[in-house]
Amino acid sequence: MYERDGREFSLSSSMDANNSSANMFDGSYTPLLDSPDSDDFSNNLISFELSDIFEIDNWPVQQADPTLVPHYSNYAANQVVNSRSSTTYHEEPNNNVGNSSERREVKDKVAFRTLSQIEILDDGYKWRKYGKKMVKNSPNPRNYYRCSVEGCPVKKRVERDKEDSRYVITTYEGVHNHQGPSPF
DNA sequence: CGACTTTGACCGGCGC
DNA sequence: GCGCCGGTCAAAGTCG
Repeated sequence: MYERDGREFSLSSSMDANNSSANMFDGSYTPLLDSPDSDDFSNNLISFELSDIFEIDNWPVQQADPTLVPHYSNYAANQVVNSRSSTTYHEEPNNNVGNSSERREVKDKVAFRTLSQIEILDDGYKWRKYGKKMVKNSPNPRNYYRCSVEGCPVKKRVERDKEDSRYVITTYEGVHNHQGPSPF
């Protein structure tokens, strides 16, 4: 669903096959997010939502970026109602090794909300859970996942919407440094 | 037996 | 400086 530097996030329709009413993802979709110079894009946190309007507290809202919406809306079975570009996310080059030039100092971060009964949406990558936390002001725990591929820096955070637990909020962080396993 | 999950401990950033 | 909070670690448990 999200491609950069030749790598892509993709989402598939592996929701509960026996419960078609829960199936948001009507087929797989791997769009080209074709932004020739994608720097301003990559430096942004992009959050968007599926199937309903919602507000994320503490996420500064700028103008929706209309150039992004079509890409996501192609993927979503329901329409994308809103799209936002938001704060730049910087990562400290926090390893002591002087050779930090290989590390990205700015991470790509993409968050979206889906109406889903299940929390583990199969996006084609293998994830290993490494943490779970209760977060303040939410009755729902937040789950932390890392890409299982060795050396891949991508992380993912999954939690249910505090206000409407029918929704799952998924946040991806980073860019896969490998070709994703094709789930199809 | 290896890969993964669970879960409490630990750590660092931040506000007071 | 201290305590809160979000994020990560890692040992133990579970599963295939």
